Amino acid sequence: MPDQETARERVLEAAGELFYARGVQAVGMDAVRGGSGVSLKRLYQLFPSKEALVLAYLRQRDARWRRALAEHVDTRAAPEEKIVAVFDWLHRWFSEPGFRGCAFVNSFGELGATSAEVAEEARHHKQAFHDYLTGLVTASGRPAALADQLALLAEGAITTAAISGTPEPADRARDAARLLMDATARTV
Amino acid sequence: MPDQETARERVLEAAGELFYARGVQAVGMDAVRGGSGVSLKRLYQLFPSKEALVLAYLRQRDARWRRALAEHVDTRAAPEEKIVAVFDWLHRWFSEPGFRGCAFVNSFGELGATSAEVAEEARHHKQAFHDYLTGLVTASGRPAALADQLALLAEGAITTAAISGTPEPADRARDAARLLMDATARTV
DNA sequence: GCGGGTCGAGAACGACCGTTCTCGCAGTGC
DNA sequence: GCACTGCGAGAACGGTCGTTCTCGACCCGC
Repeated sequence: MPDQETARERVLEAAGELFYARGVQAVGMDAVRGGSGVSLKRLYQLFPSKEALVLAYLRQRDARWRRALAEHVDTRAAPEEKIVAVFDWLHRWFSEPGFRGCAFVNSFGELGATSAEVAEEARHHKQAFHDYLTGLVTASGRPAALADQLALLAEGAITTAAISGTPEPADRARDAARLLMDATARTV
Repeated sequence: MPDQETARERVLEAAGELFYARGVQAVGMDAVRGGSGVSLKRLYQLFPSKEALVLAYLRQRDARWRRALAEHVDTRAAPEEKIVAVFDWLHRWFSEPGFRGCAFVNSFGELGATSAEVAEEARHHKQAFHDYLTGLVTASGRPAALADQLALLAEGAITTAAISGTPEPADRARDAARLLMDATARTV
């Protein structure tokens, strides 16, 4: 508790788990206090409002999510394998206990209409993922338009896995991705 | 107001617009009263709780959404054209003012963790859409596995259009769907 | 040992929400 | 005319939430 930085980390850790598991509005600041062990007073010194905490939560989640994805993709060397690895990583993510879809999609649905900043954070996260895919696609010598299609497959897999409760959509998306890669390779 | 049935319709109409536009938790029963012109007392006679109203809202939206989609698809005769028409209809939907993504995905993100019935309603809606696509795909003489892939494209397009604020994802999904249809036609 | 500052625990505050209750009014059968 | 029933408007109730305040304990330099 004494260290300012570890208190901040504990708060973000607890808030991240609670917000993701139950939804932002269903989690009160008291629950964050209980989960982090950081008093309300310190909590409001670290984050001036719940909205600020929510934005910090989203930014942390964006950074972690993209880093985890990139680390897994980097275990493959060939450009085509890197693309396929994206969908393998999705499968692993979907299989994690407590998986409940994309935190940004959930937050957007919950708060996007009332908080322009939350909506902007969701846009930023999705744009970053799209840009990342574009890099992989162009590295494989294919046109960037393929990245649009792969992004839609990944996005659809995330939502479908969340609602259906199974990781299988990642496999179906990977099948479709392979077909699209083959089709695009031929047409170039 | 005198007729019980029209009061119910007004409530569902107002609740539908408010819940979809702002999210369920952001809309109080007072706002539904104001939007519908139906008194709080009658409102609670028609729906015993807010949760019941939310479920009725989702069920109405599911029926309307699927009917509107089927009506548009039925304007085409050829099986392949029907499949493509799904994505054209998505484009029209995304272009509507106030479009804010899939009501079921939004509600699932908001309430799915706390309300098993809301989660079930979302599953049912997505399953019905998937079954509908499977019917179109098999009618075109293609394997049902193609429907899985098309469903992911559509799902991804809905979410991406909502967050990005443009209807273009429908076009990209349609491009990918055409490629997958061609690829699948060849492999069968 | 002691004043000053810092902190945590929890009360307090104001707002809002879902739900129920009160009350006055209007219409109906007789 | 009159008791009765049903209705709408809005107050009321109990609970929760975000945020701030109080208060007592602890820790530091001196």
